[in-house]
Amino acid sequence: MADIKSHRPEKTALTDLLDAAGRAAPDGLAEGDPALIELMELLFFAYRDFIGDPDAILDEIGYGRAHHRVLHFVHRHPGLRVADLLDILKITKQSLGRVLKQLIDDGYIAQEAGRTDRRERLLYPTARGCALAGRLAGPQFERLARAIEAAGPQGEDAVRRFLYHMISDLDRSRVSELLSTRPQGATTDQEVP
Amino acid sequence: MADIKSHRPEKTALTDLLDAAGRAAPDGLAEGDPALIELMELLFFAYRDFIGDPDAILDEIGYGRAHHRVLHFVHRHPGLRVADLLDILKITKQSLGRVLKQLIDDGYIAQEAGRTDRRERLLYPTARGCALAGRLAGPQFERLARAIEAAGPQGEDAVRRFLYHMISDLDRSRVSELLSTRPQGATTDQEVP
DNA sequence: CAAAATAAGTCAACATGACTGACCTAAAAA
DNA sequence: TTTTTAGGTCAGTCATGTTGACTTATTTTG
Repeated sequence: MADIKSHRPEKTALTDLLDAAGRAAPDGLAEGDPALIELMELLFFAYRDFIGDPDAILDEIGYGRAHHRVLHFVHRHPGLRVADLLDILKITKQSLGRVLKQLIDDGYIAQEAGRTDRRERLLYPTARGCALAGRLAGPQFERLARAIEAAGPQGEDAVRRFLYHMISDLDRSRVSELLSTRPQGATTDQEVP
Repeated sequence: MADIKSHRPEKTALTDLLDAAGRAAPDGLAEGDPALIELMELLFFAYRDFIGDPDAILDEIGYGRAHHRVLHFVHRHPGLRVADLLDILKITKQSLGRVLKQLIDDGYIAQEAGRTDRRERLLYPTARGCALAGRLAGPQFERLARAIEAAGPQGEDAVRRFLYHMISDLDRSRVSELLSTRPQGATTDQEVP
């Protein structure tokens, strides 16, 4: 990544340039609080780098981010139904189907029919799936831990509240429910063909 | 979105199910701090909904998120070079080229040669580009403002520090530089063919 | 000044992961 | 028994990312 600032005209030169080109102040439209703009961009960069962490590992096995997302949620919430996953990821059945099929065929995820409703396919990570999920999550945990430390003592709660309220009203309560359903240390031993 | 919890077996039933299927505790691999797992998932949901806001508007004009990202950074940092944009977005010249060309052809972004280095193409939003960027950012600002309010009084600083330290070490200082280069109210009046 | 490096743009070919719409089976609910 | 639901699948499309090679204009360097 090249140094951004040093390769651009100086601030004064830039201002001159703008004036010379006859640009108008765009105050006509909502310009937004500078503090919020900053948060907006920080969120972009934070998320960009956060999801960039596991990419190298995924590349090794020919998987993409879609596989990661599916494996993550199955790992952290074993027994998830396919419909739950569609809801969480907000993608279509066909999109999910492709990556889920691969994960099942490759032995990272196993499914079994629901007890009370045998139409349901409950998803569980295999031991192999847990291993991969753990590898992928490692660098992300480190990054999160460092960032939370930097946020300060009361920071963790503030960050949690912030992120929680960034979630759309309609989904917020369901995310709470999902988060409260913590993994119980579940893998499956049943091997896949 | 269907209700997740009520459509699943009860917690006790689920635990029974796991036991019955002979699953092993997967303590072998890094399971991670539950608080960090929660943050991880909150970040996922927060970002998912945050970027979902402008989608409806983008759909109207046949644009995607890539167009939004480009327009946003040009709007907030007028005079950005193409190379800067590649750096920020971490995509290739070809990927950027496609959407940037559309934005220029459609009159949302204008370019002009750099003063000191005439190989550079400095990018500026047109009045039209500012208008669109403003429309797209509106719902996102509202969401951010609500979330920051929920984070509490000292929350904003904590969130900022958190997000800042989520950025990779190598990029962090350059992001600072970028953020300090705030827009000077710049559009361009030169009309595009 | 001539040669090398740089900024940007372009072509072709391709991969991933989204989408829609239609249709099927098995099982549960009405 | 009929209808609804959960899930799976086929076929086709689109948006957005990738590599690699190449061109042009301009600046920097030897």
